[in-house]
Amino acid sequence: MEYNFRDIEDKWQAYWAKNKTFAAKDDPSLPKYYGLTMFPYPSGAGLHVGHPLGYIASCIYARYKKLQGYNVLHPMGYDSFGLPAEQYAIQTGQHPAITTEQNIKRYREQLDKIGFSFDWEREVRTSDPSYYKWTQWIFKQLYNSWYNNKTNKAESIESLVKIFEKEGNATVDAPNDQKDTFTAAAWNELSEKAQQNILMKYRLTYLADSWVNWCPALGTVLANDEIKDGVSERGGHPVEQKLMRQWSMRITAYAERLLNDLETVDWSDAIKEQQRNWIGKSVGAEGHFKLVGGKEIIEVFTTRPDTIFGVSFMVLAPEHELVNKITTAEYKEEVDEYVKQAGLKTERDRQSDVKNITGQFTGAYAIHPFTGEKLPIWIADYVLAGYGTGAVMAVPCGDQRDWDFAKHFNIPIKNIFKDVDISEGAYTEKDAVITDSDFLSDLPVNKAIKTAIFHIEKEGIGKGRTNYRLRDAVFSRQRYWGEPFPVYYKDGTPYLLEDDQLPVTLPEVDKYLPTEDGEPPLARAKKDAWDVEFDGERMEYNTMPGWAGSSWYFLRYMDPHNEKAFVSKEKADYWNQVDLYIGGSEHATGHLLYSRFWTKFLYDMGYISFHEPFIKMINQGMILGNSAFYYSTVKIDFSFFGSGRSHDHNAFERNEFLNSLLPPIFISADLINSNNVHDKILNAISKEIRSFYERFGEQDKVQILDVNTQKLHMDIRNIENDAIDLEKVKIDNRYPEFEKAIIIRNEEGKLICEREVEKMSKSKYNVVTPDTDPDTGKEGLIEQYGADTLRCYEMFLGPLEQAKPWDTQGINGVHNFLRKFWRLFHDAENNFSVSEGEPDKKSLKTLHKTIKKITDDLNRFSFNTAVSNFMICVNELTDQKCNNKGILKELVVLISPYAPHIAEELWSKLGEQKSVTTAKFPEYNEAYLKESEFAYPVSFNGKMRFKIELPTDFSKEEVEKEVLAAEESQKWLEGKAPKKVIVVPGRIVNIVV
RNA sequence: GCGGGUGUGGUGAAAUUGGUAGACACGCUAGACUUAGGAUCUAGUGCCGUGAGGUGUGUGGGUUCGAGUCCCUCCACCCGCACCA
Repeated sequence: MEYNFRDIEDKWQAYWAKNKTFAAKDDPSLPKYYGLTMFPYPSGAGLHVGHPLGYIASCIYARYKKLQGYNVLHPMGYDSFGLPAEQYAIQTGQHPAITTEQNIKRYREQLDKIGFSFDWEREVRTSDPSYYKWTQWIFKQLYNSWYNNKTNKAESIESLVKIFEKEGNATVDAPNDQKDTFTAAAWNELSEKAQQNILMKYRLTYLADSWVNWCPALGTVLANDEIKDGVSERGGHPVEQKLMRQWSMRITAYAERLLNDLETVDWSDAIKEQQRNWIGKSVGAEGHFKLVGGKEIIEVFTTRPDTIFGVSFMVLAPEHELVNKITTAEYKEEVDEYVKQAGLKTERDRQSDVKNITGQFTGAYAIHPFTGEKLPIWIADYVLAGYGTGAVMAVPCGDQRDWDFAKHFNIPIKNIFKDVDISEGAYTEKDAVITDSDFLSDLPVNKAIKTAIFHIEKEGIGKGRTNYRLRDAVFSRQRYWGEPFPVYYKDGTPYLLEDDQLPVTLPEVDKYLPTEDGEPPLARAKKDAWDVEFDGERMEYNTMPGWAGSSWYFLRYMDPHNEKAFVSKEKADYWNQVDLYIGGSEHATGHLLYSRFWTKFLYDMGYISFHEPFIKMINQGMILGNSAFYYSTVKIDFSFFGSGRSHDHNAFERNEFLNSLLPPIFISADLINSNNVHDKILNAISKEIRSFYERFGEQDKVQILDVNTQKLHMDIRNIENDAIDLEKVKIDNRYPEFEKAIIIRNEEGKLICEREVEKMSKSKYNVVTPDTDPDTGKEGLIEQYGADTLRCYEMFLGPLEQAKPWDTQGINGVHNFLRKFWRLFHDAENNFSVSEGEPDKKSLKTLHKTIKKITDDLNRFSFNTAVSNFMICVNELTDQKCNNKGILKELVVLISPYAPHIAEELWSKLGEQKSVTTAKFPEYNEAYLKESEFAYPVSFNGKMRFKIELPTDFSKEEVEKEVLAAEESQKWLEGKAPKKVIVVPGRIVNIVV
């Protein structure tokens, strides 16, 4: 074999490991580059070809930066707490730590085969006690902090206590859940416990009764970002709202900063927009509506205070705390029933039920603060308890939902927009002029909003306010395989463990299931099963959510073995922000928001000196799998007719009987809609039909009316050119039905599958693994083509950010390129052979052109075009029969980030002693790129134009001179003076004649 | 409904500030060699046309000497959010 990638790759991977080639040194004198890819959850399925995509891009860029002289930090680790290992533990009893360890081992083997430049000295695992010690520690810091809106940062809780002691809480401006104000004197008289209860309402992580998303199937609560379309992201189980005592993170305190600082990071618009959406800032006002004949006050939030005179009713969320208090006796029964019904709905029902307008009048009325009008108070589940105040002032003329509601329940609609027709629907544009609205009349909407707020504040009935859709994040999970909280309870009050008691490690339990009383699995651990001493009745039984460990792992890489701190200040200052973060966009509202939040918090507390974790981010597109489906009959509808009988009253029975005789029938996908498929089936089941005749008599003739089929996944490893390999499938024990099945083949005698592009996943049987398949033992791409080919091919597939189906076919082209590259250095007998002397001009031009292109490609993260440009370069050098040592040496360095193994091999053959990673990335020389000067005419739409290739640095005058010279030399131009000459340096010159 | 994105051959895709559209690769066609292989090499390959030529970057329009690229219109697809007041 001329290019023996197997030996080469083994050799150099061993070399890198032995020499710790990619171990980053903390050397502040060097310019740093911190490249990071999102660390994986080590699942049991191992890596498929989609996983390494981002890692390869990250590796290429890290290697490029290293060649440019940067001190590169390119670490890797595992997000190793998580649900699948726990579910596996529940099924098998095997400790999740063992499963996780095994999975990591397999991941590591696979990763190593691809030749990544990861610094494994710095590996972190979120499930490692030496790591989650610091996750627990950060939790403690959050607990011991509050957010001061005046200084706009988090501060220690002691500073809040001091304010309380001196001034009470009236002057404190902080996000909190403390509704009532108190004086300093009142505070000082409170018991320790009462004080703690109040402080809990200010802490950045706090324990509170809150409405949470409860997923009964998973037996745990979930954060909003773990829910998609009203069902759990993992498993797709229904989710309901439940009031539970849970730990939460006060991420809402950071809403404004999380929003504004998006402008300081270089992320894709899509992700930024998703985060903006998620944060969901809306500016408006809150107002208080008094009750008719009651002292209660209904607080509402609106973005349209200008429509205050258009209010014709009020709506409360069914869960609103006032509902019980204000409902009149007359309506009590109906209201209770409505509240009950609303409570029964799952989140999904509620969402899919949007078009159904429901509601219930409470019998109570509110007073309009300006007109004194009586406004009926309704409850309806289109008002959400969790957003704003859980109550709205309904303005049917300006809000479609209010309009629909008013129409449905025959509530009068008042129009306050001048010259606007609202008979068909609400007018939601903000370009109208207000009318019939006292002091707001004749004002345009934007001015009316300001004026309305002014009056609302003046009258003391409310104030301007900003609301966010973002909710505080539930931080506890009723699970085993997660970080234990550093919290214990004494008399039902939570207390924190001391720093020197950390980490609290996960205790052993007999089962990984909840207890009979519905307590989380950790409740199974006896007090002495914990490795900490505590003065209380029990430890916290909840564990932290999956995103706890991943919210700060990028900091730990900087200083992974530090036992004194989560990261030292010096190292955090040096490595600083992640320069390039590569990962999937599915974390847009989860991980990426939480890690920004924690980074800002740690910045506020002075532990790090940057407040955004990731300067630039690229979201690699998903690699999709090409699933295969075969058609299987579910049921065949036969019709029977015999001699002298036109109608058969026993058809149903006969149909059932004949179907019961049939084995599974699989039909080639290309026949499904063909005319003769029924005949083919009849032919194929002649044996069964004979059995049928034995019972019902030969006089019946059988015809097929209809064939009901279903599509089933076929493992793509049993497929060859869209056809199922029947020999293979018969020995595949997952498809036992093929043993006895009737197969309706197409003209070529094949059973063709239908192909469809889907997400690559083990359950869809469409996975392509990069290395040898552990199930079948069949050679993988790396064994067939080598890691370098795989790396180049994954990049060649298309733009990194785009989702693309995997297609193995094209890999040959890339492999050929590497073989051609190899041949540049070797003679026909495969002996290393390069020429010393001066390179010729053409080859120099090819080289420098390529260096320029590749540098540009890398700088704009266009990894796919770079591979193409390598190919062009190697093709050209092959044509030029160039084997000049000087040229090839530069080319080797240039290619090394993409194909590091072959580059190392050639580099050493060229006589270099050290690894190619110590080389300098080549720079191009403009001088070699100078174009020869020539001009030729091109006919074009009746006009003529010159093409003149000129050096790019020519001035306007120089170009004009060249144009004149070219004109001179062109005979065809004789007698025709150019009408107009457009000159662009370095470009084509058009001359219109 | 709101927001974001994408539309270029049979396929993946190039075209960096507007400047010869389809580079590079897959696939396909024909041929060569051959110890018949899913190897290698040569030629061809946007579409229509034997040809000269015409035509062509989702649709329609505009700006320009010149538009895949800039502006407007519409269409299609993908992604995210969604009773958020």
